Amino acid sequence: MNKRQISAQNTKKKLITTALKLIKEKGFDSINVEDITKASNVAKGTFYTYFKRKEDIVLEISRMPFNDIKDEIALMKNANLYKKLKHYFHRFMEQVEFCGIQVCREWIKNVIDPNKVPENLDDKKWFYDFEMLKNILEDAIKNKELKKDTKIELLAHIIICELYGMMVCWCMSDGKFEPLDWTDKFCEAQLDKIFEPYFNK
Amino acid sequence: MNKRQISAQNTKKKLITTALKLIKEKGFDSINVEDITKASNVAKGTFYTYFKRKEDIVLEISRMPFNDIKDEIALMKNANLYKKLKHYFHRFMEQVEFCGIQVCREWIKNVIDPNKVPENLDDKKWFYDFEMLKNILEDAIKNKELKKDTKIELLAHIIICELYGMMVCWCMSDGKFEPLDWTDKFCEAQLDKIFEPYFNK
DNA sequence: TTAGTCATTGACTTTTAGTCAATAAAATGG
DNA sequence: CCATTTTATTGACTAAAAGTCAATGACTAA
Repeated sequence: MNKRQISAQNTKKKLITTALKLIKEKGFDSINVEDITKASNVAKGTFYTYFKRKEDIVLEISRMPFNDIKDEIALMKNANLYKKLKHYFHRFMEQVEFCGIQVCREWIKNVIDPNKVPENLDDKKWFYDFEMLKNILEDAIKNKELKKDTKIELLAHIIICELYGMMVCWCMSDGKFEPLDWTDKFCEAQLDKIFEPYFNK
Repeated sequence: MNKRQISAQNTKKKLITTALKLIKEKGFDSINVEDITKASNVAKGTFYTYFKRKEDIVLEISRMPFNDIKDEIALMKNANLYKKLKHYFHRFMEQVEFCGIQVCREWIKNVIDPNKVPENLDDKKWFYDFEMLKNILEDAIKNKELKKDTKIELLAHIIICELYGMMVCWCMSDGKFEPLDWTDKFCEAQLDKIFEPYFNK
């Protein structure tokens, strides 16, 4: 990377971290693009070099902390399905907490409409990673934890559905419960029931 | 009701039905307030006699078809929990279909933020009716279908959570599956598992 | 050295949500 | 039946901010 590319990368990073801070403080609707650019010491136009719409920056924020989960799950190769999923859920909710309720709200508002997801971000690497979830389930079939004929796609969708439901409820409650407690208590209990018909024995 | 009140009620109704039609056709963001008022043969200002914000009309649309469910469930007094809930779920999804994906999207965008729900609409009578759901569960305890110590509030929340998850997934998929099929197949299967620990025997 | 690239700028355009003083029609009360 | 008040309606107007774009100049590459 040359000077220019590094500087451009830094500008984008600055915009993203500044936006996260401001949105957490005041909410997405209460700040405008100039608030973000001024606080980042760049001009308004610069914002639109990196993001097509004001909302697009939220989608990038939600991807920020996603780097390490894949490696973590890979390291758990010998753990059983339950432990892997627990980890996956836990990390999902950690990211939800990291982003905060205001970012989560704006994120939901955008992902419920496929037209509002820019193509370069359409790899399903959000709070969750759909492919990774399917890999976890495939491993469980290989290890004979789950029956051979388990429909992975369906099961993965059910889980994602649960996670979204939780997120929406969390936003509606205005953050009245702790996301991490919620996963550990409520969602773990649900997991048993969801998987029960698919377990071997 | 006098002449004036009747005329006012008609104006409001006209705005709501016109908005539903236009939003279904073009999406909420693609129409402006004047599109709605022109198609309703009233002036722009009239809109704001009935709705504080452009978005508020969506919240009222989502309440339109809600009249009869309470009566229907009351008539099912002798049916078991399962049948009542099935009916409740089915009606939920009927309303989702009636409103269409564009209205649902805009509805989600608003209810995830309590500050955006006008006080006069804050009685939880949306697609679902939280109090009605709790009543169904209470009846099941009285009939000894569910254990005495069942935590109704928690169970009701779990169910609402499922319904929201489904709605969000439906919006994300851009309507690729039929909501009614979805409830009947997927959600019914889930019900068993959710309730399993609470059933007597 | 120089031609070309591209990140950056900020004034400008455009769009539209929401306001409000004026109007007219209906209700109220004597 | 008339005078007064109330309120639904109007549409021109304001305010706010999202998004555009031609100009700039620092950096790259040959």
